[in-house]
Amino acid sequence: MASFHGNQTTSSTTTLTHSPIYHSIILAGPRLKPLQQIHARIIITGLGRTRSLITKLLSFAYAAASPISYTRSLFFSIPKPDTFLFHSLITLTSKFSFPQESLLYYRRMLLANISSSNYTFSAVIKSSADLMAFSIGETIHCHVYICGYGLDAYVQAALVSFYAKSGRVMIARKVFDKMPDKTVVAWNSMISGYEQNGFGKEAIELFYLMQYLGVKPDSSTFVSLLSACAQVGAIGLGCWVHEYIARNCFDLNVVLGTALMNMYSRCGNVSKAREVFDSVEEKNIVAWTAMISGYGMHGHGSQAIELFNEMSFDGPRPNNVTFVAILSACAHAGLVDEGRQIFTTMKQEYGLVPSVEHQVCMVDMLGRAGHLNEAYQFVKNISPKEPAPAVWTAMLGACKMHKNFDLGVEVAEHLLSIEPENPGHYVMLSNIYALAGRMDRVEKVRNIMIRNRSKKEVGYSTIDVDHKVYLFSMGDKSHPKTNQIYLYLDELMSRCREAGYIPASESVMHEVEEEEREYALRYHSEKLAIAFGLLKTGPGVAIRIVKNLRMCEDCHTAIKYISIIANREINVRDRLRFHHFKDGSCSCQDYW
DNA sequence: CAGGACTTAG
Repeated sequence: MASFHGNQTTSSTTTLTHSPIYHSIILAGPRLKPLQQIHARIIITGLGRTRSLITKLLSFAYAAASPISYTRSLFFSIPKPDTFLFHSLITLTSKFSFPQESLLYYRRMLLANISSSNYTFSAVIKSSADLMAFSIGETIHCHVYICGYGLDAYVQAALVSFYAKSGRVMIARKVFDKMPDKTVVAWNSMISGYEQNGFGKEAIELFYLMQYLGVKPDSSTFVSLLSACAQVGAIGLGCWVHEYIARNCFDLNVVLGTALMNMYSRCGNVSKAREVFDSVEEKNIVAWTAMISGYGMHGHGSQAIELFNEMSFDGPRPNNVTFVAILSACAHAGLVDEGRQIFTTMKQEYGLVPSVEHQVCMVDMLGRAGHLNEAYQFVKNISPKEPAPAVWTAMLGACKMHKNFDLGVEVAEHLLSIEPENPGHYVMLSNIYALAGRMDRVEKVRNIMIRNRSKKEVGYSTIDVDHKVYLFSMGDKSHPKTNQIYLYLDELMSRCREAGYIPASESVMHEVEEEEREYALRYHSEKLAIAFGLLKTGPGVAIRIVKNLRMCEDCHTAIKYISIIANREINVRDRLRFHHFKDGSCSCQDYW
């Protein structure tokens, strides 16, 4: 056997690649059943331990997404796995998303004293990223150095993407900067790395750098770039991308099309999103879901339902994400009966098990519409597991909205007992106490928060003016025109007050920190961005703002007044949906 | 013997 090892691959392929059995494997392709039948034949004919045949069989088995138990047994039936086998298994498993298998083979390969190549390294780095096995990835990064592949373009691009996926964008950028030859893929990895970590602005800036250096973008670049545009509301650049891909005859495939649709919906133009949707040839479930969610975001519940029905009729099968989208569309449009119906359909006709997200949608939908008892009943009926904190949070939101303080306090206290480390719950509890007039308790909760140094997520708003994105956070003074902006905002707000706007009282503010309270009222990031936008654009130009958190009541009211005072259309996208302000009212009809 | 980056919800 030992003498067989080594040269055997070449000698056997010459004979076996022409053998009928090898041919039948090729014919079977990536289909599990036929492959298993051939496997049986191989065993019967006594070739069951022939490496080349089993290797080919295994590669198709992975492409066919076969059960791990089967592929493992195939692997273990091979007496002396060689370099070729390991390399193909590692690249295949990583490509077909069996990351744990990929790492397992890597380990066995190391144990067998077989060295890695740039092919295997880039594959196992991707697998570590997919598995979120961050320390393993770092270890492999060390192996890469030791084995001298530190400058391989494929390996480096994989590392960029690995560090980005593990949330360490700075390190990703460091690896990227060190690359001597930056391939398009490397640029794409870095751009998408920024985008996926919420750094849309940086993603866009990197794209501009890429343009400046004359690197030709491809369809992947645009997919990530469009996501970044969607994130920060950069409609100017988004439209430019659309024109660019049309002018350069890019194939509008589903992925690019969906990214484009998503950009348009999230930048405020649903009808344009629909145009793109209609022009995409092979729509998959992701494209349909994106369109449904686009309608939902804009409060167009009935259009969302219409599209959903159309899809059930002759479209792909809806998945969990689709149901989150459609249920949340119902919630934001107040379509309670339809939502209940769809929830039932989801379980009965599609056999899907509602997840936490769906439960949140239902509680939110019932709660918003004022069916507090039904919502509470729904929460209590959740079994077999205890309802998730997110579900209770939705319930709490409903209590607050409909001013049911007794239930609200009960829910908030329960929430704190199951998730004491979440600062958001303290803020909610403190707000509920404040609304109920229990100022003694408000102070108590705030003190706990200050003691714990709890900080909630920092809010910011972005605005796109002349193809450039500006970012504002609360009380922000980093902008060169700061004084002018603040002065203008103050003037604007006093004119709003003259027109009847009453600022929310301090006790209902979401902020807890002392220094934040001072700025809280007037200088929420969306107000700053709007003031900036009004200053920078001419009359009649609509203002588009994107906010990372949900809008507060006070801003919502204030912006309605601003739309009258400044005589402008103002569109604000908050974390969940759009608000189109015009002539003193909002498209959400105060239902959000 | 062979490869990567990318779209939907909250």
